[in-house]
Amino acid sequence: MSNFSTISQASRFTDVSNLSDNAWRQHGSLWSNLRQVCELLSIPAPVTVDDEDTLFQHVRFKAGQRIHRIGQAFDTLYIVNSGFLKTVHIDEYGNEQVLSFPMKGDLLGIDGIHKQHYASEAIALSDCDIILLPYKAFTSLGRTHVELEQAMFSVMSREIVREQMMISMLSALSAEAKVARFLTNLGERFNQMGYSGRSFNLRMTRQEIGSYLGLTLETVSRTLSALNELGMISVEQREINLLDPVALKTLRRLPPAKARIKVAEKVSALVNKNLLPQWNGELAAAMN
Amino acid sequence: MSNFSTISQASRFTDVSNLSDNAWRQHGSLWSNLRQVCELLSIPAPVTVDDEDTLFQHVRFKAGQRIHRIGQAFDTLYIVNSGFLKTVHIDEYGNEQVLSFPMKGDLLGIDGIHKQHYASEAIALSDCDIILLPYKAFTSLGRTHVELEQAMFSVMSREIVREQMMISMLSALSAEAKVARFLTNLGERFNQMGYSGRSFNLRMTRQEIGSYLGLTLETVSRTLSALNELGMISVEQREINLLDPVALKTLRRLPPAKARIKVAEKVSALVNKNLLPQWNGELAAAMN
DNA sequence: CGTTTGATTGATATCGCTCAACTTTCGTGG
DNA sequence: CCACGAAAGTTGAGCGATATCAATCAAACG
Repeated sequence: MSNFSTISQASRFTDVSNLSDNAWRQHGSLWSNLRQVCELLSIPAPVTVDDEDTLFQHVRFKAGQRIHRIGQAFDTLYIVNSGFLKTVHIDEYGNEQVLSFPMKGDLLGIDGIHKQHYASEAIALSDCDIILLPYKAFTSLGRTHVELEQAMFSVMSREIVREQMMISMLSALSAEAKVARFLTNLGERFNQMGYSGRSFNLRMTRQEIGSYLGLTLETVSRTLSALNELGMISVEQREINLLDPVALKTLRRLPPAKARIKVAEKVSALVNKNLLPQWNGELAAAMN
Repeated sequence: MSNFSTISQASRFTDVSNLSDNAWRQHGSLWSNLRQVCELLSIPAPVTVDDEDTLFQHVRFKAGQRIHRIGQAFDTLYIVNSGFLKTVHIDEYGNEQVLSFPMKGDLLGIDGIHKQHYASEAIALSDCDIILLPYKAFTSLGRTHVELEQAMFSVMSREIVREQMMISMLSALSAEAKVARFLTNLGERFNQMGYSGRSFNLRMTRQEIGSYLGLTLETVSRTLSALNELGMISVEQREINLLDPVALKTLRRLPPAKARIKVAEKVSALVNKNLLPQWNGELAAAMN
């Protein structure tokens, strides 16, 4: 912060005066250098770069604010430094389709490169701290730092792979499997961020989860209740505990409702006997 | 072809001796220059480039052959010059999930950049002519030709947008709408390639369409029959005619089976009276 | 507080899957 | 060229997973 006033104005990318109205609301005066940006994206930082050479501005968004809108002219990429968001697509009838739940380290706005207009909308689910990467400036940096360009390709490729996995999941899995995977994926991401991957709380509504997974909110709610009954997780509102991550990860589909009752009884029997710290996989095996 | 022998070996990317066994089978001796490659991808060609400076080799694949495999070390991108393919993902239980149906002008292998191993598998559905773009050489070209690097980002962004649309479609649409959109999308792509977008034949099985759309092959077959009954398309095996593209594009869901019979009767009445060259949209309106 | 938004749960409808029989097409070798 | 088998496609019957509609409950919030 002390070095803030020592930086020449010309060296800072993104003049705040270019920002859309929403972005104005609340912006701290934080700046990050290229090294910090690379670390956030978990890509190798160019060794050749002077830390104070190029700085990227942070902007704060409050829950509910939009980072960018569909159709808005594209000129900057965004990195999430803290907070939680959703990206959505609005179809021709105005229905909202959730595409992703970005969080720390994720890159936003890539879909705007192609047509030079954002193809999706990013909305803060909590207060967020976002780093602005003016696209032009960033790619010209890539030309002087080869590793950076490679990293950019790599990040975009990763996004493509992620979406491929999403497509597979949507078209092949049952509702239970979708919800179970959603939870374990979230857990893994929290882990990577240094938080607990077993115990966390959801930042999104059942409605948003359902949209993301191609299910109705009722089905999401029922499925969470069922996984709770089975002892694989515990849920209370948005508070989640993954009790049997192994079973969750390998779950394909729940046994039919009648059989499920038996399993649930077996579970509660175990609970009553105070056996049940971590009986991982037992259920998973019981239900192919 | 005549200029083939005049090109110094050093200027040609991709020594054939590096290719996997499958790629060996049948390769013509065609080469394309950068200008041709850019045209195929419909991106602006760098003005600064010498046409004979850099050449990219073509390789021919027979129907059924694999262009690349999952897990195989990544080192080259592929452009489809002619022919039809599918890309698939194999899940942990060996089930095949179709991800896309690449054709002329499409870029393959992008998903390999991230982990330096292909994340999907590309298989020829017909005899294909594929251009090899050795990744390293191609990106280093991008460094000397700025427009090329931009174009690469643009193509990857386009792919991300395409997958986003796919996700929306998979999680929001009914079976009928999926199939209807699949057909109109195919038609539009054939149009762009200069073929008829109304009359074409499918290069893939019902099974593959179903996998792509998250449906069973039976549902695909039944839906095609239903659209045929309604006069929106005509189908016979893999021969498709789009009779009412407008209705197809806006179709959300078919009316319930009983109501459908009435509509079908109405249609056949029209047919019998020999009214029905192009009654576009009438049905679309009849079924919200 | 009262109001609003989100979550849970139940009853019922229905879309798409599964299983199965049959037909058609196509490739291959006698 | 035909015969055969394999693969692809069609169609039907029945069922089950998920959506829809609706009522209630809990939490958030001014």
